[in-house]
Amino acid sequence: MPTIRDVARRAGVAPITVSRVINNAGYISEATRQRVEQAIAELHYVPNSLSRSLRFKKTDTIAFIVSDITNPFWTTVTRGIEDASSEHGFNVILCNTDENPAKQDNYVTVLLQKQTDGFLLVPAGENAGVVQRIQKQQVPLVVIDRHLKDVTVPVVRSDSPGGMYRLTQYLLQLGHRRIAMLSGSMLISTGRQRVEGYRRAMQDAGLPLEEHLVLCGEFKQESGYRMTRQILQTLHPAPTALLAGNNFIAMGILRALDDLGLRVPEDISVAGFDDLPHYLPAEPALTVVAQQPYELGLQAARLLIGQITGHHSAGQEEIVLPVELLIRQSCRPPDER
Amino acid sequence: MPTIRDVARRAGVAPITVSRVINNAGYISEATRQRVEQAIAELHYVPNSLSRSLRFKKTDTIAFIVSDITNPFWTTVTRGIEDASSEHGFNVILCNTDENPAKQDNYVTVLLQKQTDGFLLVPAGENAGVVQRIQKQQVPLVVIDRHLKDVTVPVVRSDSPGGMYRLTQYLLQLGHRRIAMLSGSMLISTGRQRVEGYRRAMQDAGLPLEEHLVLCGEFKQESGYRMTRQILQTLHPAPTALLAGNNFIAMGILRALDDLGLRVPEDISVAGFDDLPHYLPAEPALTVVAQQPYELGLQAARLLIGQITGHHSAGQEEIVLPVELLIRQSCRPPDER
DNA sequence: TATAATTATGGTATCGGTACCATAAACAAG
DNA sequence: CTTGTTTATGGTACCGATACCATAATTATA
Repeated sequence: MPTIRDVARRAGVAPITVSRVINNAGYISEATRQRVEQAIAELHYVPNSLSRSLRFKKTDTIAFIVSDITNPFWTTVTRGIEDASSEHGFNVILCNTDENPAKQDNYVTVLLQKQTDGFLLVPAGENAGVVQRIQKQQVPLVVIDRHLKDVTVPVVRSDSPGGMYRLTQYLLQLGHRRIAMLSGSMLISTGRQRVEGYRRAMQDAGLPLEEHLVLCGEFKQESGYRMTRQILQTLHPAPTALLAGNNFIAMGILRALDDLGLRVPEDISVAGFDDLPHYLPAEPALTVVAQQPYELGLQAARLLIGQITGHHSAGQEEIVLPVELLIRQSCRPPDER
Repeated sequence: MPTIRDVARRAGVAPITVSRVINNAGYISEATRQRVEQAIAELHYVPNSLSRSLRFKKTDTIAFIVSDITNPFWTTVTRGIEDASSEHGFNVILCNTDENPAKQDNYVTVLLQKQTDGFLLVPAGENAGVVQRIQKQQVPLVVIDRHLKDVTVPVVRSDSPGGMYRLTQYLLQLGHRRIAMLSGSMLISTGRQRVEGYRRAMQDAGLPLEEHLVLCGEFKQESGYRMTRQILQTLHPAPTALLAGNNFIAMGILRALDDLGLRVPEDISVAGFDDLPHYLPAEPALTVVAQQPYELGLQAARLLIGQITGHHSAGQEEIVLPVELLIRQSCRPPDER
């Protein structure tokens, strides 16, 4: 691979002159510029950004460490991040942890060594160690979607408790009383917050808290499937409405109900947190609290870039994006029997 | 951020000594080792891998540029790649192009500048320019899943034509004659090859090629949905079996048939190429040709790493992985009427 | 005891690009 | 014609880690 010195030799100039041509900086005569450009083309010269980064102490790269890239929610977040980043000349490195803290730790180690300028993190597990490790290196960091205990770090997230509160409230207004909540891990803050929103709505409606109405598994389709079968088999009287902790759980619920021969919304109502993948429309159309994944990514990346470029300081700000209640066809008042 | 010199100063040794401690190289007295390790811990020192890479002319990093990370097929391929890579001490950078050649070009530019040691590429579009650009820099490259015209490059892929041939043959053996094929873009080699396998099987069975039995859209769920409705509305007599060009198309087919009130396999048979996401079991269980995504990633990465470390040369080898016909419940002989 | 081998540590140069400072030619203003 | 300014180009040093070579100090061997 040719270096800037090879180009310089071929064009009969000094390396610094080639540098000026590449970066359009300083004074260059037209004749020299052309000779240099020709040499670059002939040698297929590609500048080595490692040396630039070493010199400038910045890589113009940010890392997005995410828990489950298969979920289209996160793909959309990624798009927001990429758009905000390229606006400011940053590249994004995508890292998928599969909710595995060991993988996450490993990525952080490597990325710190590679002098990544900043981190966007969807923490796997509830261990705040990674966050502290990044902060110890004074590398800017923004946490997305989830909240971690015992650390002070900027967070950009959706209004999980508020959204689930409104969704529950909507079911209550329809006349439901036995509303079951099937959520993901309580080790993940969004899981806790969504259950919390549900509980608060139930309490505010003067209903007693029935712990067996709440099931916590994983944020996966299979888990939603299992929890649905479980709760319908064990709970009598059966709930008249099911709340899903995220989109994948909602898919599992729908499939389980289909298998059990229950119709939605005739026999039972279903509502979810976060829209289904657009390429997977449900039958019937699902009433959900929709998040704004693109906006989430955009704002998180902008916040991070603000810190990197030194415009904002790294406060402990928390940006909470509103969610939207989309009433579709999966809920109706329960039969009075 | 402290450098190796800061550590050296604190430990009262030369930078090279610290380097030896970090890399467990050369001779170090126990006392010195401990003083250095303490200094490292106190300063939270993290070695700068940019400078190492600059020195060694290698980054121990390979890039995986993929067309659609939302498809669990590719997530599994990624897992194979990561496992093979970490076996050999390489890190993987994941890049999602969304089938957009401009995004792909941009990634390649940046990654070449970052001195990426090798590329695993699922080409977006049929333009071979990217491949040539990588090869011009003499950076090792392996293409995954797809085939590109006009370039000599190692490829690791599934047996698309063979798989679709066997799947078609199976339907023919069940007695089907009007078999429609709903595939993705003909600009993608896998799309072409799968259609080719289907055609060959039909011809070998002595059936005339009916062009309107083949529809080409995109490898997306919506596209499968649209094509299904279209072909059932326009074709008379209707086909008795539908073949899906990939897993997402199969999902679209199933949804469309459900909407149209057609039962599988009672009213119509369906078979697909590539399994559905495990978290999305279909009703009824789909007969498919299953690929080996993990194996695909593993082999591609090993081939690439062989090139990087100089063990293999960059031949034009093509590794074709066999596929497996999984007969489940979505196909049965057509009604005789 | 002398010599060789082993152990332990450091100085200097290098990877590739560019900031900083220096130099010199071309041109403008007084 | 001198002085000042703009334009054009280059030399040297540096970012951080480490290979290479050198130098001691210690231990083993003759």
